[in-house]
Amino acid sequence: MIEKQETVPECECHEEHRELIERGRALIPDAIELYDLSDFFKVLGDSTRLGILFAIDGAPMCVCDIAGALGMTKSAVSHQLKILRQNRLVKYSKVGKNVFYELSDDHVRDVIEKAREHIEE
Amino acid sequence: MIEKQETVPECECHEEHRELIERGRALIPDAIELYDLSDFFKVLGDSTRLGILFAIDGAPMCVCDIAGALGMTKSAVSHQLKILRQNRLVKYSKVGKNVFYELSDDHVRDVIEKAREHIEE
DNA sequence: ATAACGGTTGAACAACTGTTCAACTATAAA
DNA sequence: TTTATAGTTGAACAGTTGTTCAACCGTTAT
Repeated sequence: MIEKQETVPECECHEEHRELIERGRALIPDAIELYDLSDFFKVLGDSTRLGILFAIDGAPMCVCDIAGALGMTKSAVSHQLKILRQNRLVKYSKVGKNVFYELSDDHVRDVIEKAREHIEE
Repeated sequence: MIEKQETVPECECHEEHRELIERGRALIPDAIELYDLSDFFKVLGDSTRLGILFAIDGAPMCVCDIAGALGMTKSAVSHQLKILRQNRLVKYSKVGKNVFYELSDDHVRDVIEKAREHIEE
């Protein structure tokens, strides 16, 4: 979406709408920020990844433990951890054979909490 | 995910991890809430839908105007509005031939704003 | 009644996503 | 060195998603 095009495919709405459309367009962030934002929400939009984030909220956990807590395979969890890593929602540290994951940011907790409040309105 | 199974596929991690796993599992919301939450984020995880939400933040807009502001077809916008409607992120009111959409909830604005803060850390 | 416009809808299609499986690396113990 | 465990990875598969296209419904104007 968001192909900047001067020839807007407009309806025959009254001419006064012209101003409304401009106001609406002005409120939309630029494409880059919009994509960053939707990418962030996309990462949170999966129950497995959310489950991981909740699980490691108490204390850092290794992949095997996370898999155990979620009842999933290590492979599936590792794939999702990679996505969480790439989007900087989690950070990790190696200890021997284990890799411990934890939340990388308090903001993430905040967003999830806000959303949770919204859900149970 | 989240098939409650008593026989957890555990690793050979030290026995002390048993407690860690239980703590992690206890922090994970039940399946229903987890799915509701991820569904909510899934809806926000699309740049078109985010664009719509930003556009109508200033004032209610009809489908045609939203399409104009985003540079997309009415059909594409209508399809996304349906999803926003079904998830109660927007509400609408008919005026003549037009259907005006607006944000249904201040919580939504809050969540997006929190996420926006996170993005530009 | 008929035409025109705003809006919705369903089918179709390509693009994307999440889990599984098997193979692989790395660290640690024997 | 050999073996076992923790973790990662890529290919493959099914399931999902977003846009397009064409047809449709409702309201308004002619």
